[in-house]
Amino acid sequence: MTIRKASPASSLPEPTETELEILSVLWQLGPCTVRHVHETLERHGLAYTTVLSMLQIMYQKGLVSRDDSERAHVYKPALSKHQTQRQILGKLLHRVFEGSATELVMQALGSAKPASAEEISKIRARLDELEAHDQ
Amino acid sequence: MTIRKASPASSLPEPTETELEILSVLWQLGPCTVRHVHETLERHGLAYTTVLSMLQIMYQKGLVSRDDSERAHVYKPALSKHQTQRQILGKLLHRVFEGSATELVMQALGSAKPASAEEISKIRARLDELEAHDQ
DNA sequence: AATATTATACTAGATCCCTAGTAGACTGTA
DNA sequence: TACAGTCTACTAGGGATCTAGTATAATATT
Repeated sequence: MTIRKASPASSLPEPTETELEILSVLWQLGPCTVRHVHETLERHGLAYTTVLSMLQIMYQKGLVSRDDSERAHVYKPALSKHQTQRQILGKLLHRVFEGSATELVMQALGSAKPASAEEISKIRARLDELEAHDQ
Repeated sequence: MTIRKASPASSLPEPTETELEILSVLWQLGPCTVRHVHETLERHGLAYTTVLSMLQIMYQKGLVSRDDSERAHVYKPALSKHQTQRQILGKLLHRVFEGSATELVMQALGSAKPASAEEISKIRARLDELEAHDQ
């Protein structure tokens, strides 16, 4: 039996691509058995045992916790979706944008066709908050 | 390893971590020989032949082009820094934020304590532009 | 009780990333 | 010319990721 230390969010490894797909299911459905994850996954054709193996690996890494009091273990994410998004964004910030969040934001706004008027307002509101806090 | 021919930007693979470090040197110095890259790289202790191998791999992938008219080949990035940042951000957008640029921006502004008043202004200006273009 | 189903653990292989060494070709110099 | 230095190409191996099969134990069904 592997001993699982409580891992602070800061020391968790960044989820890989497939791990992210599995986490998405977990965020969407809440705590899940392997079977439940397998049936819900976007990508079909993945064998049941593949999903099982992934979740075992993710458990070892601390990306998910699990309840094994029942025969079918129940997995749940260690970090929320927002926390994970932040973690990934934070790494990206340093790796690709040399720590400049402004540059990151500018590129995001430049590349994307996204923002409806409404969403732009949301972003403005956030900027207002930042300024208010900053003084 | 699949050999790639010269590819349009849209089909270039995302640079890996080490590849990004090497690209950074190339963006900073302009076209470089292997030796030049090796001497400039942040991470020293890397063998000369390691940098050589990386550049050869990157050439095969199409991440860099090269001039081999001289004995010491001269490498240069296939994409600009901005283009690469956008490419990476675009992939991240879909993988981690389900395509919502707004959500990405909000998280970026929330996590990092970035913005000086001046930088916030820059972001606001961008938002203005977006709105202007939108109608 | 005997059998079929379902779950986990363990193992293994394919591929990619990173690292670096060796061999051989070319260049410059004593 | 011989030798030392530099450059590329090729080869190789360790580690991580992803995939999935096999063995085995637990549960359900007939």
